[in-house]
Amino acid sequence: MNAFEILKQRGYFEWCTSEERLAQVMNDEMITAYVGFDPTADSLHVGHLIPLMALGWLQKSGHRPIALAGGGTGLIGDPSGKSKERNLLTIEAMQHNIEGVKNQLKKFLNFDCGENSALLLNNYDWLSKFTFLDVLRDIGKFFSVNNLIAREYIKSRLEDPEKGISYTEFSYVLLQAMDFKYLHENYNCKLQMGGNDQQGNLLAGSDYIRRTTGDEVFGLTQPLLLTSSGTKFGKTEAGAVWLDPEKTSPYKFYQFWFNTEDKDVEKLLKLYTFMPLDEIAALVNEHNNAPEKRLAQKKLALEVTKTVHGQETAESVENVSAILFNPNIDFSSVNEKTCEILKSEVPYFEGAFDFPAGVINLISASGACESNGEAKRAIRQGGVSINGKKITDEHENLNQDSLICGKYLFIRIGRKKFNMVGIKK
RNA sequence: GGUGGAAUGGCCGAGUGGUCAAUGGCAACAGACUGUAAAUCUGUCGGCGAGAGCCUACCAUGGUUCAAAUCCAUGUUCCACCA
Repeated sequence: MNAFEILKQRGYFEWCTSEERLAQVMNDEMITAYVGFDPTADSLHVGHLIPLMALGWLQKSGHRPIALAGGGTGLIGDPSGKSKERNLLTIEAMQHNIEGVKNQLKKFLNFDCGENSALLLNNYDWLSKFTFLDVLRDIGKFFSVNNLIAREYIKSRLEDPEKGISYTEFSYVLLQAMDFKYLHENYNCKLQMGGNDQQGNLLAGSDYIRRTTGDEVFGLTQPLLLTSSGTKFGKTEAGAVWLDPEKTSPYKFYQFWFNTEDKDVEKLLKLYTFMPLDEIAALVNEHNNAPEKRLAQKKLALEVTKTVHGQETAESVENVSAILFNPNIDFSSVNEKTCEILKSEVPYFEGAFDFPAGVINLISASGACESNGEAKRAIRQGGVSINGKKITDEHENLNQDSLICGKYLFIRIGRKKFNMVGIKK
């Protein structure tokens, strides 16, 4: 099937500079496409994943993807979608971030598959070579300030003197256009993709190339994802959902996907997994017949976690979730080996306690609750169980023999929050 | 540059000398019902404490007072109007 059709059917298509022509070109030849990732943090989060998946699909249909780490553009800051001038990153911070992001990009693309092997480039390598005069004479001439200030986000920042925009951020779009042109000239790149806040930048780049070389290139945007309840997808109360296991543990990552709503799950399977559409259709059908089984969410969580954290971790995390959420779980029969697995996935605290030990102390000292007060509240509200046994008395003491495998306690707060405590001897 | 005004808990926003750990709304958390949904209902929502109570908090620092989120002074930041 035509790659363009795939993008459309799976939901990666929102807007494009020339739909018909792009479909044609994709059909006729192997094209090179790129997506830029700004290293504003040392990890990507799930919001970055849609363009990245789109690149992955292009590669699967025979085209060549370039993942571009924005080492140069990241030093300036993209004003698109931002209401305020941002602080500049230091070069050191940026380099640190680039390293983290690079490793994550590698998980979605194949870098060793012949002529359409993916490329990972850093625009610092070429942007840092231009001189200010080069930019003003060779590039600036092709950008009309009249057009630039007409763009929505620039306009809004010009209208409000409090927000303002610096010369630096104002010039950002030139850099992105230079990237596209550089990739076009050196790698024959014909397509730039990005989130829908990138539309202006994509257009500027393709216009610039057309005007300077007469070549035909394209821009394509992916939609901004909202959940069916209308909130921005990829955020939890605790903030963004990161790919970095240090920032969002694989267990939490899995749970994030597992907890998506029925209405969203089909869309998410299409966007975030490499499952064929007919398999998705069959799964969704099965899901609709028995939504309480959460088969679709389960598959979604497993697949995405597999891509990001690897097969082994994904299976382990799925296993852990199955154990913890099994209503009939009998903690006393959990063996040592399972404990070891659980403890690596669930928030774990190890410390020395004197037995008999007060439950309040165990709960707050282990970090399951922020303070004694919170622990007490949770108990009074009936939301705490230890080793599967509901705690009704906040003054209860636990004996040594209530430890699982002689050293562990499982603390459950509410329905979804699990903590594990290991007792040091 | 001139003149007014504002700064309160995660956010919005009451309170204008004691009854204020601070009304209300949102968010969040917990419970019931469920499917680790949705909707709904109930409860909680600074710390320590079994409790009485104690401590820390209303931009900052000083001051007035038996008593200050509330009054005064200085500073900081923001907002409005005028130039």
